[in-house]
Amino acid sequence: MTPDDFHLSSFLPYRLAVLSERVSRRLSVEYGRTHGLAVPEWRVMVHLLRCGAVSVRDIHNCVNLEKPRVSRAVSRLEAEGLVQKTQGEGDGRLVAISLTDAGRRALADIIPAATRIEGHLTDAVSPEDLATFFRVMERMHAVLDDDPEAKPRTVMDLDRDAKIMPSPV
Amino acid sequence: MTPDDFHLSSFLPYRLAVLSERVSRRLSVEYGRTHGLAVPEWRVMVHLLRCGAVSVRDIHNCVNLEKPRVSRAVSRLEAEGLVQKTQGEGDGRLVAISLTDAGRRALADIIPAATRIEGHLTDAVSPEDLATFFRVMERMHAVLDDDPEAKPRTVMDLDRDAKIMPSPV
DNA sequence: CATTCGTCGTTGCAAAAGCAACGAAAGTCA
DNA sequence: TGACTTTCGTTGCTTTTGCAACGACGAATG
Repeated sequence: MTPDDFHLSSFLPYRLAVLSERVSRRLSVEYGRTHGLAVPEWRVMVHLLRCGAVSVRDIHNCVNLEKPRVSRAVSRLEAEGLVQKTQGEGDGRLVAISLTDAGRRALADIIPAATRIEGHLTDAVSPEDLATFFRVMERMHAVLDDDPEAKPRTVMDLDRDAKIMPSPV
Repeated sequence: MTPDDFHLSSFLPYRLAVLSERVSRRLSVEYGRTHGLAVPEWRVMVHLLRCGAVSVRDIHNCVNLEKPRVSRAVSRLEAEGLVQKTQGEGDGRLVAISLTDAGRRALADIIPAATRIEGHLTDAVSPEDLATFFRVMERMHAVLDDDPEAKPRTVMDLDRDAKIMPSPV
């Protein structure tokens, strides 16, 4: 391999990063402008919608956010009244985090917009191509799963329909 | 659309972000451990290898890094002797940034490793599927190109073989 | 020429990321 | 029960981002 004809713009990791960042940014324009959310908050809220009252650790295990990031995102969301924290019943360490009604209303507003943006992207390709696209992504994940140097995947990303480990909160 | 069955792990922007971050991280383990580089430094160096002596603005226009980020990355690289800054001849504002021999040696070391990692990922799928994969990415970019709310693409990403505007340095 | 405007690279600063470490609360095992 | 280990959530702290503004230089205009 001649290093001289190495093109950054043909390099898979770079291309993934560029597209991903562009998409994420476009999306956060949406929920940032309307509700002042950033990516971590968005992920937390969406996860809560699906999973009800869960702990920080659950969120961390599911949505690819470091624990401190979850903790701080929850604090911000709590300050804005979109989320509430309750002391867990059984285990005194656990915290039960759940959406407030305001949080649910915000999501009811954001999710359709997010879905619409996603739709713009996916509608531009045929269903077969899109299926191939996701299959390729999955294959790449599988390669990384076998690579000891790569960070492991979260449970949620591994098994898309994984029921949340009901951390007995 | 019922917001209740909105799955984060099936949401395209999320999936892109997760895969991209995982790949990037795996890669930066490589050049981080061996040469103490981070993503911005890596992008700058690779670009220099291709384009010789260029300005900060050129790099910024090509490799998807904000101008201040390029500036600081160059400073770090200069401090480590991998890159050198020369005052531009004609225009007193421009700075000519180019690789040093040490920089070239470092790249000669890193690029094969990077290519190998990329190979692990791409070898896991058939050439046809990979072609489809990239075609889909390109289609999504095209959608964003038509979206006034999305950030425009860099010249380099638009035209993969664009000659660098020879900012007369 | 003088003035205005646009561009280049850098810097400042507020916010966020990443990582380690902490106190508190369970769990474990003698 | 008491000492030890593990887990939970949070906090501190350093580095990095992101955005706006700045000074320096050139180009355009009168």
